[in-house]
Amino acid sequence: MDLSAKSEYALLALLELSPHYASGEPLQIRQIASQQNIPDRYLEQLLATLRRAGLVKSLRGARGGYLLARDPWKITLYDVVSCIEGFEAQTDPAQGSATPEALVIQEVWGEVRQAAEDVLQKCTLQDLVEKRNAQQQHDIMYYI
Amino acid sequence: MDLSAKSEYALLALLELSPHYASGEPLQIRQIASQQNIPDRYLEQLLATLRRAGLVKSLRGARGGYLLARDPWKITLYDVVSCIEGFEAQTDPAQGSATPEALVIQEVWGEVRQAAEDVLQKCTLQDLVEKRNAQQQHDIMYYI
DNA sequence: AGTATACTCCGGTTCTCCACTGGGGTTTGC
DNA sequence: GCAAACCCCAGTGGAGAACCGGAGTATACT
Repeated sequence: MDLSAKSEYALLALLELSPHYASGEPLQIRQIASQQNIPDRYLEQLLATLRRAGLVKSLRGARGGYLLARDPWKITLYDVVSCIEGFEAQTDPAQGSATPEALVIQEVWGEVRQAAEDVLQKCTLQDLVEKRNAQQQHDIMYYI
Repeated sequence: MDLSAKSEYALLALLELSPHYASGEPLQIRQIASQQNIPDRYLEQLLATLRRAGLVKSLRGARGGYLLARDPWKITLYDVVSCIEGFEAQTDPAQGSATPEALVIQEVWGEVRQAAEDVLQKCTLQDLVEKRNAQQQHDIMYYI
């Protein structure tokens, strides 16, 4: 019922990378981690997962780092969360021994999951970036 | 992102109690547990929680047991899950040190949570009971 | 009254997973 | 060649889920 810190870290990292997609300049783990207060050795693992999922690319060696594999508006939050959280392949095994009540509950569980996925599916990285910009614009308005 | 076995157990127990609401006859923990393959000592704790939340009533002593506190169509799945899962009072403390990106993500997290709660809110115990009956009816149709 | 049957309360135990850390590597730019 | 980066894999600590046990208490039935 709760999205883990893992997914939040991954999203934060991708949000950091989003503005740099156009320039093609990579960002290093250390920079992202210090910017968003994420333990860097942990973020490293998450970025590795994102790379294997094809969401980011990495450049090795000195002056290396990470960059988005495709446009920020072509990556949905569902893409990120699903590959980090590692769901799908949720074939619950006890299908045979389940009572009819348990089956009905499983259906509702699926509906809940689907509702959550729909929200994530409809939101892209670019949406979040613009939302953040709007927030800050709002703050400035009130600051003046 | 996933509903725990805890919530499923609680729901199963309440589904067992639902048909007996009209008669006012209590069901014992053992009966419910064996019917739904739930460890009985564990179910005991869950029913205690449900009782404190005002969803079930208990009768102590011989011939005692549990019964629903109100009509099955006046209890939503949200009522059950929220009191079992123990959410609400989710005041995340790190509001001050959060980056603007983290704030935007928190908003989306809230939307996801809300979408899930809406599904649970719109579904009552009675809905599930009827859904189960419909399922079995369906099976019989094909059996004949 | 006595006993069996239930719930009630409180504590402990085991197990899994998340978040995080560490120690090696390998690749690349200068 | 050396430092800066990524890469891989193997842990550790704590929290919570799932579960078990025992002593206590209320009630029905005889």
